[in-house]
Amino acid sequence: MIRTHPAGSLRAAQAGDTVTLAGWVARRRDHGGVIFVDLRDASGVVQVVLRESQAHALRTEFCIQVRGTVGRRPVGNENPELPTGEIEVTADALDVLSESAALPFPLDGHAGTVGEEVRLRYRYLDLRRPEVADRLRLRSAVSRIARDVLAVRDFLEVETPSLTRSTPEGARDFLVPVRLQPGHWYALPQSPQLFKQLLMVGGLERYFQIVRCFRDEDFRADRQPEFTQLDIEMSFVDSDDVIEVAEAVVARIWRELAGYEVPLPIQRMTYADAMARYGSDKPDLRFAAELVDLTGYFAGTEFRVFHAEHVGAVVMPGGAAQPRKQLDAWQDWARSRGAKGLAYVLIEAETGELRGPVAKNLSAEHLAGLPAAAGAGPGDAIFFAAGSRADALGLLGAVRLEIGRRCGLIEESRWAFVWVMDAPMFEPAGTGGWTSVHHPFTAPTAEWTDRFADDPAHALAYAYDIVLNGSEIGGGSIRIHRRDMQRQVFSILGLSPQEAQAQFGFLLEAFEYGPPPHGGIAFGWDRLCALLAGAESIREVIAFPKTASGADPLTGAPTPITAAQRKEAGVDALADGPPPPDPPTVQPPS
RNA sequence: GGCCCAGUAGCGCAGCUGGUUAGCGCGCCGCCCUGUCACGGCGGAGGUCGCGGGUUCGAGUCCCGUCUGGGUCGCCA
Repeated sequence: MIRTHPAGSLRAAQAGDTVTLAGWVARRRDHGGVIFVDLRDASGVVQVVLRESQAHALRTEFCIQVRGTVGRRPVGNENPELPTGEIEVTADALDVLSESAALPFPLDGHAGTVGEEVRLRYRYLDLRRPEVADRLRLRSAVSRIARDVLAVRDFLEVETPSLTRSTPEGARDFLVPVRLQPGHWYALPQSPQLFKQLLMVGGLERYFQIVRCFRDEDFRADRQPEFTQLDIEMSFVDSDDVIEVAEAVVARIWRELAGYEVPLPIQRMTYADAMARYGSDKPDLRFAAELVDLTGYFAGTEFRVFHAEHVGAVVMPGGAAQPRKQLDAWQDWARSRGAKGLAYVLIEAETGELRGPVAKNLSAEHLAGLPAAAGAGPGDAIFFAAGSRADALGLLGAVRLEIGRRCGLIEESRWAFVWVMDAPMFEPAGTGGWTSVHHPFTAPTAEWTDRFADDPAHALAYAYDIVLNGSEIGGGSIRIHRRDMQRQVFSILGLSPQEAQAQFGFLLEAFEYGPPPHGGIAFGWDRLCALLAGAESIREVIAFPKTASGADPLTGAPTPITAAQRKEAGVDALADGPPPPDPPTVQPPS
């Protein structure tokens, strides 16, 4: 037996016991005659007392085995910081199981922060740090709880293929050459969307999977090219049924792992409301500030900038005190987001007088009523955006978030969940046609079932996104299960019947055989875990994440392939037979 | 693809309007120390200032390019 006890489990009750421990030298304090070693294993740390003769060759992160006796520490030498702080293990025997080279970076948190690149390069060392390993433990617990909740509800965990054909989420696919059919390629799934719908046609009724998905798009703090979803699909349900299951999963996770009771049912908000009030389809409700619609208020103004489809505003409390330099910085900030600028009016704190370049362009009437119309008071700044409704609301939404951050309005300790319901089915594609807001399999709401094709600009989808603290952690919809309706949607998206058949023929064919009404949801598992862990980036809850260039600093992937591999994979081969037609694709969102 | 930030010893950082020997802390190596827990003391080693070019009498510092990492917009559920 290599060890008898986990090091972190020892307590005063075991005083007098002989134990054998194994782990790593977390720290070594050499006093000459006596040497203290903090022995760390996955369970925690315990102090081991060694004599000089036993330990002179020990260095940090040596992997060691210690046989010794648990004893209470001498009075006054207890360490209340440690769970094992009342006791220590006096060593009788020490074995070095393996030595460690000098570390490339410090593993204890007292030496300042360590750059992420070097952490990822030596991720196996980084993982020895308890706070890093704890995040993976948290993630494991999250998955365990989800499986529990779904198992109790008779969900079936089913694995779907990783080597498949392109699915139409709109992102770029990762492609895999097929040796047995030179010139043909698999795509890695962007999501198991079509397979889970086929499972519903297959009568499984309740499916889930914790599944890796792949999208060849640029990185963000919350985006990796491979990421994990909790994917759920159900038959004979409406949105309330799916939402109830999703809430049960979320509530259990937050209850057990965050000690937080999610108020159920989770608040719901329409997409239209979210956009109008928060300028976002994923509003951060940890602070109250809302956008104001001043389009009507400024109707007829002579100020040309405000002759726009939408004029809106958001108030920055105390913003009138900002120096000119800072107000200019807002302009730069807005321009860096692609806006022309950011109009503002300052309300003098003492006099209530309205100042700023824009104020000069407004009539006395418009100025007089402005504070009331915008909900602003003395000392505040009012920021305006004017333009197309989508652009103006988008900019104001970003301003709102920035105000929340700069003014410290965001209650960091809060968990603000909200469902955003009834997103539009379509939005204009850059090319003049339509593209799916969600995906092409999303059903219209009941009131749009019969007329969505007549008015794609306003048709609403039977869709729901779950948002936490301004991050979308999941999204789903009731799916189309009627062949004619699915064809109609493809047609609106600009797919000819032939193209639809070529790409989604297998789905349309499946829909000929009594498909059940169905719907589902997918959670962004990395995001959810990162939020729960309080991590800045999803990389912190992924064991071996990639950097922004798609590289893995540890393995060095991706690497070039040899000419032989190239030949064998058939990368350069053309497909046999007539050249394949350009595969029709759903236009990506503009 | 655009924009922003960073790159100086193994790690974290400082280095002023350009100035001659590039510093600090931790770590590392050696010696000392029997009650520490971020132990302590003494001594020591360790640098292509990301890379390439330019300006200059002189570049870690200024300019151009480039690479890497991070953030963000585009893109992406």
